[in-house]
Amino acid sequence: MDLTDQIRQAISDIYDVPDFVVEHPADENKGDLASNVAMVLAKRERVNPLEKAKEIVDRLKESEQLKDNFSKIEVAGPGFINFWVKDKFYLGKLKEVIEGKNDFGKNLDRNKERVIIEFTDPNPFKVFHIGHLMSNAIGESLSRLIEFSGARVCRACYQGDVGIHVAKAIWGIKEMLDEQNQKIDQWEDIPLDKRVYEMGRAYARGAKEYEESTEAKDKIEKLNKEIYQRTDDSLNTIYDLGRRWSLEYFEKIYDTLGTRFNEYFFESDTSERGSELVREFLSKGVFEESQGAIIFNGEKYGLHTRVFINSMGLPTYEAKELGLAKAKFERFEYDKSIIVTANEINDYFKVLIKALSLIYPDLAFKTEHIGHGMLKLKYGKMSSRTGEVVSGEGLIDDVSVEIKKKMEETGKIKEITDVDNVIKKVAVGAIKYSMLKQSPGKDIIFDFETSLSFEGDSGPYLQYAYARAINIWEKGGRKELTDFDIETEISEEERQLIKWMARFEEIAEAAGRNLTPNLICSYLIELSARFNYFYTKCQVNGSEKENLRLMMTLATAQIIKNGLWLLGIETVEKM
RNA sequence: GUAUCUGUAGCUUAACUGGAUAAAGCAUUCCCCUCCGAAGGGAAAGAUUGUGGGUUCGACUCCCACCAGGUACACCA
Repeated sequence: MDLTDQIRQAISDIYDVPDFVVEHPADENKGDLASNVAMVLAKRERVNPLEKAKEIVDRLKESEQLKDNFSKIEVAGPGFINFWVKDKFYLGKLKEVIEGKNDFGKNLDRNKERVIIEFTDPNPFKVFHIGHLMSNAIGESLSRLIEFSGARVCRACYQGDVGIHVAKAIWGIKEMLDEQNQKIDQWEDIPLDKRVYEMGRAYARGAKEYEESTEAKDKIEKLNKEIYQRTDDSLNTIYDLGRRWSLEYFEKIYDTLGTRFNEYFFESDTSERGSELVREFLSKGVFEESQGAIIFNGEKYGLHTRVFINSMGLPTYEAKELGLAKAKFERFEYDKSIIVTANEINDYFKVLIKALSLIYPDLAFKTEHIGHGMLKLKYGKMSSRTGEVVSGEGLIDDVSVEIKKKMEETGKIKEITDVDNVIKKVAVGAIKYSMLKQSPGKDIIFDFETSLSFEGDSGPYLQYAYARAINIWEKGGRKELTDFDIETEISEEERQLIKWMARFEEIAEAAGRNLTPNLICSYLIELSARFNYFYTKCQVNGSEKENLRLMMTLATAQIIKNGLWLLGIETVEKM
């Protein structure tokens, strides 16, 4: 039982009060924990809050368990009760960190729950852009937070391999092949990333023509049908090769990003079954026919109306999504299904989940859509490299260049053997951190100059603190001791640090429960700041308290590592 | 137009879901490497939390109105 619960318990043992708060006061001079019970009770009983608080404190001081962990309980301000924690509690926690290693901080909030989480969702034939990077960063972090809470997680990726966008891309590819007088298999000689880049260009071209020329539009729509029916061999070859290349390329990116999907779903698998569902429930009154299309009248439920099967008889994304819900359940029996996308389709998902609830109520009940903020670009120097839409890989490359410069400046680069690997980890860390550090759902104004800072509130700041800690610990002989005396005296600088370490568990639990990786970010920044301050104030190696301080250093590194893992960011020992 | 989200220091964001003197990072100004990693540390300065009401011991947080911006609203995903 953690300290907060101990206090809650002690209070509940004496008073019958349902609604009160035990929290960490913002100002540490006001104690380590505080409660507002007295104010709640005083209001109910119409008595003076300060006197009530005094009465409560007197009774709490008799509690044996509180006596054990708290050194002081006091009344303050308008009637708050403040609690001071004994140092030995914190020193005990230090041992837990060292013993717990990578498991330190795990909780059982979602013990044995089965959660499927869908994210990233790039479309074959199209560019993997920074929006996908964002979805991936958030989805991967949520997956890890949920796993950290004891759940079994299935990472799922859903990709649109059929539909008009594919036809646009293929139309573009055909145009390009004609101009170059080439056949599609000749593209195999081009490196994979360049090949995929060409397909992205082909898509852009098709999309543009689709808008601008009615002739091209007709052709593309005809292509769409042909692709769907697989009647034309040469078309099938282009489609199959292009699809494969895209998917291979995505795998490469997932590898650098640190995601491994357990299940892949494709629109080509879900469209037929989606159509069937819609037609089946059309007769049951869930859907309606209107202007040749089959729609879901969301207005009946205060939402908006959406088309599920268009007037050409083809299923839209909406219909496919219905098929997907069931397909997911068949592959992974879930207690909860989370779908991560950009927030621009929040309303769309409300309609979808409503429709789903009329078809598969149990599945709809388990489904939750999380809309993350959009990445808004503010163009700076670095993005001018290509002068085009910034692709995910392009961003990683651009950041890598800056990281390398920095490493050359500091001279550390000479001591590192696998330089490219380290650069990639730091670059990905910088990008992911900048996407995770703010509350989910809010848009991110992405400025290359400031968003990707390597100082202060940034991924590299955390990685740097880790590298520094490991370095000091290394010099101290890589010891792992847990037999230090927990009754030992500690200084203020030391206390500030270990006190903060003791909060990791509750932060990880809160982040896992609310699905808010940003809590981990701000926690880790504060931890690193405290460690850096400790470092300037307290000599570790060669000091009288060497062993204790080495363990504080090791524990700091361990928590940074565990926290970064939750963010999907890797640590490096040198950078 | 309707729905919905957002508005906090010059900029980008916090604030433990109603708590105590609103907290950081960039940027600006000043210190600190003969000592374990200066991608660091310390200090200064910077705020009428969009505006106006309301609810109560207590409001950035809840309610109402207004202002400004984003997004979505029938065959794209």
